[in-house]
Amino acid sequence: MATTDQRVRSSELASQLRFAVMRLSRRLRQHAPEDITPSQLSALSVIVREERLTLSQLAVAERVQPPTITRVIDSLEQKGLATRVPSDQDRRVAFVEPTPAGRTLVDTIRRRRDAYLARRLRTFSAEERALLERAARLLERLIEDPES
Amino acid sequence: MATTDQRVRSSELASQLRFAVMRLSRRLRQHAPEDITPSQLSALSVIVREERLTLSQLAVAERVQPPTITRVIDSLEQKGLATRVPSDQDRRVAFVEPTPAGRTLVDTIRRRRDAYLARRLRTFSAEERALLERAARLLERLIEDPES
DNA sequence: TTAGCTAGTTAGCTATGCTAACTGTATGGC
DNA sequence: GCCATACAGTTAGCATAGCTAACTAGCTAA
Repeated sequence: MATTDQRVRSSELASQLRFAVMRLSRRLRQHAPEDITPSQLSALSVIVREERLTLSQLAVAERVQPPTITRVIDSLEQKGLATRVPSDQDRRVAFVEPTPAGRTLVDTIRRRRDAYLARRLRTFSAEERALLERAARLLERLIEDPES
Repeated sequence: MATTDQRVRSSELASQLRFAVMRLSRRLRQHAPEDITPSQLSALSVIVREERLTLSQLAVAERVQPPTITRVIDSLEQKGLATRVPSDQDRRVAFVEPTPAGRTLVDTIRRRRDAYLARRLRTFSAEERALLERAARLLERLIEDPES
């Protein structure tokens, strides 16, 4: 019955967590400037983090088909946020790299979202923040799941 | 300096939380069936929760312009998940209501996402789950923010 | 009764996702 | 060395979702 109790509590907790996490992420998404779309930002963030990767690798990372990446990179290039760099090892391959403007933009948006969250968090007590800090580490462990 | 320390910790915590929450919500979004799109599901969830609301109210709730709602409801109607109900008070107004199939679908997807999360959560200790439970309540308080 | 507001729709644009089909490049078997 | 095959990326064409502008129909108040 320890098992039963565990399962019940896991599924109630799952429901609460799902609700809170989905809502909060929605709220955070609203704190992006208007001149970049969500999918462009998502791709650009990966490019900035990885510093240099091929279009195929990016497509896999974004869980998207190659034609979709082609067009997202087209718009990022037009906006001066990333550049294609042809490989000299294999002339079929193109790398993508962030431009300084691209790096700056990702950083700006992160700061803005962090600022929103931090502002809200300042209304919490030190104990509550400490609890959330431990929870954040647990959530990261929860995400580490390899697929499924 | 208590204030300074507080701010530093808030902004570090904000960063950790932002990362974990954005990633987890992405993971959860993947646990929807293929025959409904994210924006359709989002609208349908509101309709099921509210049970009956006007198109305008739904547009406000989804933070979207009226023409967008018109088309989302068109597709939900085509799929038999919701129905327009004209108001007899004011013949300009149309309500939306969920069909039984719509209610069932929302429930199924919730269960699926909860099941994924619950499965992951079962690998955590009872203490860790207790901590996450308290964190979930804190996150809900964090969301309660009226705008901004 | 008419002027103006309001609810929702239609039209037409951009962006993002897809599959199918194409181009150009690399590679392995013979 | 040559050719079949595989692979990286692009192009073309479709559906959905967001937007603004413009329209229709119905309500309301002077």
